[in-house]
Amino acid sequence: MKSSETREKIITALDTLYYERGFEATSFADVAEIVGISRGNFYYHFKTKDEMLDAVIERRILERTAMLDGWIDAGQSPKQCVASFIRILLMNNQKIRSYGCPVGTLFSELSKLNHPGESGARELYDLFRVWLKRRFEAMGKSDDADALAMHILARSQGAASLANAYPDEPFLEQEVQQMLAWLDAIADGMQIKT
Amino acid sequence: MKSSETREKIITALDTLYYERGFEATSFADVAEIVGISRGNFYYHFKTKDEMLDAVIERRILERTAMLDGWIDAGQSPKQCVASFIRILLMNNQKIRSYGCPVGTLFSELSKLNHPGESGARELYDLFRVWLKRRFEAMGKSDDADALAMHILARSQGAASLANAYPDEPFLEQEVQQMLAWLDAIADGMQIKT
DNA sequence: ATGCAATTAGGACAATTGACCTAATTAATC
DNA sequence: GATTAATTAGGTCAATTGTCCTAATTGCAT
Repeated sequence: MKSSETREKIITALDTLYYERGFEATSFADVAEIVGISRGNFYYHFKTKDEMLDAVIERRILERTAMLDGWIDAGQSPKQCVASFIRILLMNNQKIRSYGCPVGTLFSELSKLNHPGESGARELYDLFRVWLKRRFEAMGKSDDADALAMHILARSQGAASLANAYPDEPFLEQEVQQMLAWLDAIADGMQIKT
Repeated sequence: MKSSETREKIITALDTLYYERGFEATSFADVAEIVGISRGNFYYHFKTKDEMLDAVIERRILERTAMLDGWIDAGQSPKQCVASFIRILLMNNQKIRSYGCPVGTLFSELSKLNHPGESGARELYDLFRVWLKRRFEAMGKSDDADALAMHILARSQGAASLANAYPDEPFLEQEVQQMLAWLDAIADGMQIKT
């Protein structure tokens, strides 16, 4: 089997386990069993565990970038783009209820561990932040584009956190509707401070 | 030294370390050094590590209950009470920037670990949720008191998460101001959907 | 088929973990 | 002051962790 194939399979398994169980709680034995390779084989593809984390973060960044820019390329308006971002919460409904937000929970864990990968996890935040900022700028909200981006990012984070804590309630759907209503108000140029 | 004193000192150290480093990452060796006792001594006061977690959660519940009800006893109006809740983010400004929300980050970690203490962590959420709900009811918002409580809880969570990710920015203060403005609008009976 | 490099398997390593045990020390009671 | 109970210290244990090392296997070019 080609080296890159195994490597990709490892990253895929790590990506899932880091999300579902957390970074620290994911051991080589777990991944080895899932991928179907021996533990010693890891160190042919990665030097250390930290290097694996970097690889996972790098892939997440690429995937998210493709998703976000895909919406632009599909011809969505800036407002439609932001709406699509908000609706990520519904797209990943089940997973978010089970494991929270992949970005927020990873950052939180690495932050507490004082792990060097924290900066990589922040890049994931930045990816969404900057992309949202550009959309708001395109909506004519240049002055507070970054503030609006941070605001909707925070709202999404909070909604994901509570959906995780109360997975059996229709809270997430309601919160998404409120965010979409907020977006409408913003787009119409109304002076609603929320 | 009395048994209860040592026990309380252990819980205090655990409380801090669980918050700053996380539950799993906190080892007996760490706490022993901080408290100034031997590792073996733990098991005179607690049977297992899980029992220590329960003790920490129990104390946190008592402390938060005292804080919340203290505002009521101090004669704050329901609206003032909710405002005080929102301002917790500013009271604990530095710690939140460094370690995020103590409730949210603990729940997230225990949830990923499939740890039995997850239910205890959810009780902490419930504590705030129910208390907020009662305040909104007292404000005459009986119909959607719980929804309002969940909403402001989520906003706070999200604000804390992003303040943790971007600790050097004035984002938290801005978000608090927006939440207080939202509270004003709610209290005035306006129809602002946010 | 043969030789060589790429890839994998599996064991060994030291370090750390939560847990347990027993002896020593302290505090309290008579 | 002697006896007993409460509290603490420190060592030991098995299990797990990330890491490393070497031999075996695979795939590919000649």
